[in-house]
Amino acid sequence: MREEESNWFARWDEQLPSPEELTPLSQTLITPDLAVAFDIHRRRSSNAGGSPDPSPPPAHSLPPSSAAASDLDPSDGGGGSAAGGVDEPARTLKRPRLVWTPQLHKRFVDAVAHLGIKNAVPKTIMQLMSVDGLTRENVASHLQKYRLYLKRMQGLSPSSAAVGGGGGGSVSAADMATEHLFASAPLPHQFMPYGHQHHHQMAAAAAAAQHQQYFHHQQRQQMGHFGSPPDHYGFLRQQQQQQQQQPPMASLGVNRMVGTNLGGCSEDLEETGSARKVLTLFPTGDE
DNA sequence: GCGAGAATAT
DNA sequence: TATATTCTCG
Repeated sequence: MREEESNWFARWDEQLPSPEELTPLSQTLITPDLAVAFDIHRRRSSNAGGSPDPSPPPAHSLPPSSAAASDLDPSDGGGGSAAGGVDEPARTLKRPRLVWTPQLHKRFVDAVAHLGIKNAVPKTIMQLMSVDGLTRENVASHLQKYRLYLKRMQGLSPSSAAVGGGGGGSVSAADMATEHLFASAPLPHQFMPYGHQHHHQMAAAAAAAQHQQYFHHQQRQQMGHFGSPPDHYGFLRQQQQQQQQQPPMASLGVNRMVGTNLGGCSEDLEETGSARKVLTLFPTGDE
């Protein structure tokens, strides 16, 4: 059960939904029409290694200029000045709260594990995760919580902390909730004690470079999306169903794949208990 | 000025 | 509560 220390990364693919199933955050936040209308492709590129990813995906047949999505922007005040302040909708629009799905969490944890505590800083983690739309703040915020979680794990006895005991008293509901989320990740033992990182002595910059070899076998298109948008966004689900039929959206994603992928890893999909229900891994019907 | 980390707010 | 935002510090 703990062999992942050698090939934990080999199971990265399993958690990654297919590109067809995923919707870039930018789209989830902006609505396809709006995004296309404004040529919004992506906010930041997460390539810090060597692939500049020079593949701008402007290959969208965008409607002339009738961007009928002004109501999308709350900051507009309902005035209807869509034509005026829509220069940077991506920036203006408030992103919905990022939901850290187990899959997303796993990426996060994996990234942290590979970086080692030393280099596991928001920026580096973010780069490693290569999730489109994911911001440093997102990672920082989660990292903060994750550290608290780890601290708890260290402070409490593993047995009780492992499952939350139930009547322990030391484990609160928060712990359990956190566990359910974090429990989906392997929680590398290297974590616990600061300073026990393994062979990752690289600096942040180097980490970025490693990033390439790190993913060298699974850098696929899907690499750049959030795990699974909860169906909080009703409209989202509809989009997804449509998108799964539209292959040409791949470019919007992110880093281009290196070629092959699937390291041949099809392991268990760790379900986070009830979390998988919330997960809403697009019921696109295909899967 | 940038980024990390913690505190605070929503 | 979970995540975002803000603040402080290096």
